[in-house]
Amino acid sequence: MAKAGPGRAHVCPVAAFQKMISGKYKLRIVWDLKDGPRRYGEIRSGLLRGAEGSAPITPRVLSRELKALAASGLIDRRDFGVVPPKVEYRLTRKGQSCVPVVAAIRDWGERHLGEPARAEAAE
Amino acid sequence: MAKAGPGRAHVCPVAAFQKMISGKYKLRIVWDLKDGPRRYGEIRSGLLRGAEGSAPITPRVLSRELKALAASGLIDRRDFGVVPPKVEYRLTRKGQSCVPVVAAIRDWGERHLGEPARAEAAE
DNA sequence: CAGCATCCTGCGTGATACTG
DNA sequence: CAGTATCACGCAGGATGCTG
Repeated sequence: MAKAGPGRAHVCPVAAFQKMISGKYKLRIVWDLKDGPRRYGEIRSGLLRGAEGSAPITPRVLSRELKALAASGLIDRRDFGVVPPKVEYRLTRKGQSCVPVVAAIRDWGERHLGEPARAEAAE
Repeated sequence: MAKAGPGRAHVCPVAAFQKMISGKYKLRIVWDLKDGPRRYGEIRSGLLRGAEGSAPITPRVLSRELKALAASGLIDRRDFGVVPPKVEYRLTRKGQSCVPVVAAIRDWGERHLGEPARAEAAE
């Protein structure tokens, strides 16, 4: 067997997903792109929502996240090759396919994480 | 979109979820507990699935994950107070409520991450 | 059996500065 | 505008040994 490549017999899909969307922004970026293509700066701006208290994402980190998402096949980079630079990012079919999953996550989060005062017993 | 009341920092639910299940094992633990209570050792053993190549989770890490999950209100710890020690972990109602989300994640992962399918047309 | 104590390392993330 | 280069740091997470 060629073990040079990723000879993953079968990893837990949950773990694989976790790894794929590891990081603070990947899921949010995917969610942000669900409505259509967005430019680098737009994504960056969109990431600021809900993060007024925290520092904005640095170019280095955003760049890294975008590359990782592209490497995962979730998004696609489109460089217009003009000056000033214009680059758009959009979801691939694969990326679009996981939007419902992100939606489910977001939905659950809104329902159970919106209000921290949830000192609920086990049953 | 509905505007929340005053004094509420608008934390992205997606980011909140991400943070809650941060780590390599939390989601898998939740998934593992979906069928009912499990003991510490059972969880540990269950985590070995698909991780034959990697090193097994250390007690320190597992303990931390379980405590974090308990702190998040997803699981509940039940100590039988006997010797030899017997401790069970089970999903809370909150934990059970997010099982479908994990199921969605797992489902998507099986569909799109099971095999390194390439040739992704950005379209 | 179900943990805790200590040490150590890689990586994710942020800050800052620079470029085509 | 859309990145890259460099530095620094906290923390997740693994190794190992011990305990009630």
